[in-house]
Amino acid sequence: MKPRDDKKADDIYKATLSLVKAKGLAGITMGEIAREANIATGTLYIYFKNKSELINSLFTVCRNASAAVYFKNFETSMPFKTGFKTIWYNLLNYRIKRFEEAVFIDQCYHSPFITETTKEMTKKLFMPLYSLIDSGKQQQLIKDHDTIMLLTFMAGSINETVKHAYYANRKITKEVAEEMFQMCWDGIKA
Amino acid sequence: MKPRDDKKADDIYKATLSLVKAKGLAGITMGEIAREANIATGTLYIYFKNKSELINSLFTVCRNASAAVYFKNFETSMPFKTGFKTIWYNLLNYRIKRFEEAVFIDQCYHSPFITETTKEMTKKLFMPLYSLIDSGKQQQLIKDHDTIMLLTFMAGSINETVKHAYYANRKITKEVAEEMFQMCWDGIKA
Amino acid sequence: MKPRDDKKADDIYKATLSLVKAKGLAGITMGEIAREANIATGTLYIYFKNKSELINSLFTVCRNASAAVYFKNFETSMPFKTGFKTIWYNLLNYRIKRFEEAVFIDQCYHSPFITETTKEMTKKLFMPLYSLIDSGKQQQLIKDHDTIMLLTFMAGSINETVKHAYYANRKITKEVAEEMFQMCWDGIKA
Amino acid sequence: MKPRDDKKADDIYKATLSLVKAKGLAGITMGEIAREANIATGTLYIYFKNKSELINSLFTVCRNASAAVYFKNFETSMPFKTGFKTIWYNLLNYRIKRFEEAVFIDQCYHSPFITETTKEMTKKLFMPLYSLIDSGKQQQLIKDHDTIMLLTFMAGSINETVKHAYYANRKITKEVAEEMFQMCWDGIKA
DNA sequence: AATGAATGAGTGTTCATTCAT
DNA sequence: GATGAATGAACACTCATTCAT
Repeated sequence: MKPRDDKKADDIYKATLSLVKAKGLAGITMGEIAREANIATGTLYIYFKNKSELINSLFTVCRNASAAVYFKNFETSMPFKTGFKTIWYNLLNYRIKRFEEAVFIDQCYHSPFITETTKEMTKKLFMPLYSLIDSGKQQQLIKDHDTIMLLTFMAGSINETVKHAYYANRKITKEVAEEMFQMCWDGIKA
Repeated sequence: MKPRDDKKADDIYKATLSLVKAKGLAGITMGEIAREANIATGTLYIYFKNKSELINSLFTVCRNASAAVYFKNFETSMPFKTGFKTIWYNLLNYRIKRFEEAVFIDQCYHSPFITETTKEMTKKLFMPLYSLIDSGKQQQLIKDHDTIMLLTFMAGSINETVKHAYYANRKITKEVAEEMFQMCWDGIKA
Repeated sequence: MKPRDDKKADDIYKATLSLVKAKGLAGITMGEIAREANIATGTLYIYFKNKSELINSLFTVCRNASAAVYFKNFETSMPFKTGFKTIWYNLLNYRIKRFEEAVFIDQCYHSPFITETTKEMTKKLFMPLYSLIDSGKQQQLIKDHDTIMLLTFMAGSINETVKHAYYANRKITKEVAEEMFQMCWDGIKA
Repeated sequence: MKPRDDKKADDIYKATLSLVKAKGLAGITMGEIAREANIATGTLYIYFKNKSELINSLFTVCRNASAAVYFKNFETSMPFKTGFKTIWYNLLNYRIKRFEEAVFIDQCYHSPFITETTKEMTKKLFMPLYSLIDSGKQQQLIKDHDTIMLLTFMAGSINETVKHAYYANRKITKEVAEEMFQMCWDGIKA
């Protein structure tokens, strides 16, 4: 069951993401995924034990990938605002560039496929963000609210804006991004 | 003659929302909906031509209901901040109290069930919000950014926070809500 | 269960015949029959215990009606050829004027609805025809073949010709009918 | 790789014919066909897109097969009566030996399955018969009636006789067949 | 490993029949 | 009696999964 051909597993992932974006988790079949990935249905089952495992596996991959992106160029030694801005922009860019993955992850949360353990395991990846926010609070640079609340405030506005931009077929320019960041910062700053 | 029972359509809606929250759009069957609504499978098809129409219909109902809630107690004559706060709280409360509907609407956007026309028709309902934001900009009370961006900033943070609170099994207290509003207001105010 | 309103039972029969002609026995539902007859589905079951009984009942009615028509103006005292021709024309006219019934009867023979007893019961109705043919043979006016064979020869050509005419949307004129009769007569005459 | 099995499509056809003879088009289900053909229900749908296509396809196959049989041993160079008799006997034998197919074709004409185009396409197959009859008329060997009328006269008596023989469980002997042919010939000869 | 035909449980939907009004 | 909403078994069809090649 361990995939020989890594490229093929990747093709399957890509096919799945593309179909989920187009039709939602509710609408995809193993047959369609196979066709989209240019392989036979049976081949899917060489790489993934079943549909649930394919979805869970892709979910994990996406979560890990996103975590990796989030902390690109980020150093714990940075001044708080620099670090925060770095991550904020990473988050925005991830959502824009890998929109499909973001949609997929969103859809997964309310699906019968994703197991609780899979959800748990992916939480830990974002610990560094928690620490950053905590340090910001200690330095009294940002409001002394619940950390998770501050984070969801930050993430929520990004997610929603990117979604809107995507469906309205509108680009998020450098200037718009800067405006968005300013709003977010004004919202959380002390 | 047994007249068609309006309550029954409502039961079907409720059953659907409950199941979608529990298992996602991907996981529900007409049989389950019927069982949850305490009716026979065939009866579903008296009230809705097919699954797609049931989902679309429920989508429209939810959208209309949410729009109605959003503008409760809101008067165009109110001072801007009062009006904005009124709607902000309406939005928050809607998301909290009718979490199922919110989840359902989110799931629908990437589903094969919702037709484009259904999506279009529901957009218009939120026009008053646009006007409010515009007037806020004219009075120079809030930042002069794109209206939609300001709105998604507002909505995004609410949505994400409520989602998080729900899944973490945490209540949003009066104090937390007020903190959330403050962050939102600080973010958009001029 | 004994129908109060004879007209209504007749409406049901007519609706059934019309639908069978249009879509075949395979394609009709009790709901459609009711709609075509302008009554409610439930009402069907006041007049007929179930679908099978409706079909069987209609089958019997048609058979009896056709038998009645076949022997119109026929007298056993007639010279053989006159009698034969009378019946031959009755048969032809029946098939033309009540094409729907003929189609229905044909379809019934290979359907799961008609019971064997129903088939048996309708056979007896055509005894007078057998006698006529027998007498023709005795008078050495027609070939001394098996009676049933002579009869099916006669009936078969009529049935097929009417069917063809109907589907080709062509009328059977007086002249054509006479030609047809001549062929039949030449075929069986001694 | 397991290649698609041509024999299987044939098994499906045979199962369908057998069931149609036994219960009529009205009474057969895809599940029964599958069981009769010793395959799984899903397998049916590999070979035929849906029930309608299965029926249409079988209809076409039967029609083509029958056309092929009709003209066996027939040569346009034959004297008219020899040619006519050859085809007449082919027709008779086809109806006897492949009674199931004949029943099926008859049932199809009034079914919701057979499309108009399918009906059209099969008409052309019988052109050679038309030519034969026309030549017979030119040689003044047979009556100068409408060609189609002559043909339906011929076909009708055969069809009906075979049907009757089948249901009466009676064999059509060589002698009976010859008698039948004689009647037909006497009927059409000039 | 790769294929896609084969499987059959499961899904959406229909429809004969019943039942409350 | 008449109605048509309600029922649920049965149907056409799908699709995750297996298997022969």
